[in-house]
Amino acid sequence: MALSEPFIKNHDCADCPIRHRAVCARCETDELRELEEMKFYRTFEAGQTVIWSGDRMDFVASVVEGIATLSQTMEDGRTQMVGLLLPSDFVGRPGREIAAYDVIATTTLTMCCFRKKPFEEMMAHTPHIGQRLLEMTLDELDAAREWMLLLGRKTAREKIASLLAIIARRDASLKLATTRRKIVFDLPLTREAMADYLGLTLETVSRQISALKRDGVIVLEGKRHVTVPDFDRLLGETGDDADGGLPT
Amino acid sequence: MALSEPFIKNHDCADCPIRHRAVCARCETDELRELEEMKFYRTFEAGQTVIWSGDRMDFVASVVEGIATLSQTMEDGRTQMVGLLLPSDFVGRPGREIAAYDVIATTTLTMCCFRKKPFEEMMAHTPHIGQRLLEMTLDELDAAREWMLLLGRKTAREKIASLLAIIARRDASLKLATTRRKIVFDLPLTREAMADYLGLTLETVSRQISALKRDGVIVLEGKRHVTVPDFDRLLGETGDDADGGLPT
DNA sequence: CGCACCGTTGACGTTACTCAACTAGAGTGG
DNA sequence: CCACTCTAGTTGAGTAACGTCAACGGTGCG
Repeated sequence: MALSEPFIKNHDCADCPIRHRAVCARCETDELRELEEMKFYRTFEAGQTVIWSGDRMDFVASVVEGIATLSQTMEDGRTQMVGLLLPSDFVGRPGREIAAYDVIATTTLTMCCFRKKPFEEMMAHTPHIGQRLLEMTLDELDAAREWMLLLGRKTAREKIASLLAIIARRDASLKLATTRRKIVFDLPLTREAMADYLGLTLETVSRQISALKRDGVIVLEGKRHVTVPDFDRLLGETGDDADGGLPT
Repeated sequence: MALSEPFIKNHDCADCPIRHRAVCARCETDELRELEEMKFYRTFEAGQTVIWSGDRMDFVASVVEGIATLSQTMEDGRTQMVGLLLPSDFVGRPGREIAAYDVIATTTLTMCCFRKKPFEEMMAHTPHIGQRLLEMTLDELDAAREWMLLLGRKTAREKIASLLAIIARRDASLKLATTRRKIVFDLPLTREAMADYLGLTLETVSRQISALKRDGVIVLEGKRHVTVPDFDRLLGETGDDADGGLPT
């Protein structure tokens, strides 16, 4: 395993890109100062494993930059992604010693880490953290349930369209964008990672992407660069109702 | 919709069967008294809809007795169960006005309800409730992720075996049981509900149950009464590793 | 009795998986 | 510069698993 940068300068919390969305979002200045003292940054290269399921995990963390995946693997190698970790998402469960999932960096990844013990102690006397974590966990639960509908009931084509819509939406919100006109983004996942996300094989993913391309729902340049000429058309392919099926 | 009993006597919290597992588990005597004053019981008959997705929801609740399901339906009628609500489980999301899922009583159902506004106000000054709710939500998230693996990667046979194992385990823990010897329980779900749980059709469910019966993994009396002569054998059919695949 | 509901089973169709060959780029080294 | 290799991705042919459609059995109920 490549040695990850040992010298990483911490952001100042005030400048932190995820300051108002992460687990610390509700913290006051003094609480932030307390967190600031205990935090430490870690970075991982694309493809590196952050944690193996079953490993002892002595920290919790927020994703600051980059993308990671949360996944489960069966004995015979079948794997299912169960979470996609984007900036501001939280990793680790207070009160749990042992990681339940594999966490793998998909891109270069920077995490803002806290040793578990001190973090838990701070949680005990800082309601803002627990409140925010509850809110975030409820959101994740909603996302997981949306995902369950996808896994259990959607066709391969609908699955791909849904994934593209999710990525497109996220990218759009990130670039505070022009949701109305055509959307352009790069797929952050390999075909295999998409397959693990969607409960498909990579061949099926490839075929369905080709089909969507052939049908003009998307335009591809290279393997990863996607243009969606008509977002509503894409939404129509997801199987969800008009608004995109997000829990209301 | 049949009129549900208008006169339901509330349990005394002290005698409540879910006292130490529900959202109120950590509450002190005085906090409990406050809850006691605002709570009200509602019952529903088997098959009755508790809430429709999209409805305004002005209460939150704990399941006291009985079973309910949480599910999503697509426009064309495909439906996926996304939660199975057992005694002590919590229904409703603080801070959300509109229900995101259909909640349907599977058996006769008793719920301990709180109007949302007062409950939220109480949460604000009672950390014990938020703490417990966070814990419960994290557990649900783990269960949802286990379920995602099932939906995305397991075969029909493994799905059925997994569901039977889950029900068996729950029943065993409820009857503080004899997990070692043979296990007997009644399926609380119709074949159709199982299909919605597992992302299958009811015919496939029926066929796989027949196959497990034929292979001696289970013994059926009538349609619903199940005996598992060898629980380890059943676990072997789930595709999980020996311990049953629960997050550790 | 007739009906509704739940469940089973069979025949057949479709979707997505498996196995395999092949292409396109990116990097490496002579 | 040209092989050579590696990885990611595409595509095709054949197949297995599950879905669809349909018939039928048992049970409970008005």
